[in-house]
Amino acid sequence: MDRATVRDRLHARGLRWTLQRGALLDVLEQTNGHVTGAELVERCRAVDPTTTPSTVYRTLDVLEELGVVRHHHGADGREEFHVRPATAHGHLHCGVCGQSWELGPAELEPLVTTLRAARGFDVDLSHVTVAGTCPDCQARLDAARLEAAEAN
Amino acid sequence: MDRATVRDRLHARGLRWTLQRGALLDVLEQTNGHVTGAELVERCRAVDPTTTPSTVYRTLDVLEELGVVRHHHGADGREEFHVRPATAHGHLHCGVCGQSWELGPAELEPLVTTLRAARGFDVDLSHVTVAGTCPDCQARLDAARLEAAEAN
DNA sequence: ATTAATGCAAACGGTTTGCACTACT
DNA sequence: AGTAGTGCAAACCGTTTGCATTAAT
Repeated sequence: MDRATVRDRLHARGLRWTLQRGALLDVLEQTNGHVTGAELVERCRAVDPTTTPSTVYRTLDVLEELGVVRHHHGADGREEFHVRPATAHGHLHCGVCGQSWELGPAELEPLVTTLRAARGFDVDLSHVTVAGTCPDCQARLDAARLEAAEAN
Repeated sequence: MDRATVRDRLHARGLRWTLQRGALLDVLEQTNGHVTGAELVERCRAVDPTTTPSTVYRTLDVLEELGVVRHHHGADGREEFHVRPATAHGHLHCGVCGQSWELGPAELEPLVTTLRAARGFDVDLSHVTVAGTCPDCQARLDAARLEAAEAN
């Protein structure tokens, strides 16, 4: 969704287009994947140091209502925002290195099907969070384990 | 794991058994499912008002190392503790009514298999969080939608 | 006697709020 | 002119930390 569209949608609700909202949209535009609220605050302040946390968070609320962003809570409990969720997707998080990846509908489909069949539960793809260990970290851990064994 | 076992495990590490730890174990014993850290603090203080948050959180850390509890972050971002996780399991959360349920290994197996095959990712069953709408709330929402349609 | 664990109080980090002021419409 | 949005500062909540004191070993 581009700036003009957002502006129009705001106006349609009697809300206003401000410099700060423009700045936040700019910041969001240069972002793909997930960002924490605090990070967005920081990036906005980098552009315009007078920007305050309250404004950023309040604007994020509005943008979420417009469907521009979506938020969920990351593995560490912080708010994570998600820009332009073109397609709904879940999150895969490595507890060792902290990286995260998106889970596409295809990968989640078996889970969704299972839960619908077994429980009648309607899964929201954008609220699926899976954590574990990524292949790289598995390898690293294995290597470390091997080394420890050799040391004995 | 009962009190005696926990006490022995503490001693085995040179750690100590205290009244407060006993109290927390009591509280945990009367708890099944998930509890937030803050809730545990509150319940401990109900038993013994002199108990402080720091003690509770510090003890929870220790208990987690012993494998007595496990923690993850709930949908609202708060720490949730999990008592005596006999078997690893994920969480299913209804965003409408706020209830949550456990997801057994069987239900998660398709997801685990998919992610291992597609990405080499090793999923931690106790860190799988799925949100959506439970059957009851789906029905309630459908009814409301119908009513709204009739009103027109 | 040693030192782990506690209580207290204060700090933390991310987020939210009240209020007077600013600026979009 | 009207009122949505802002900055500021202070509050919030759950959690963490430093430090002197207590108590388990």
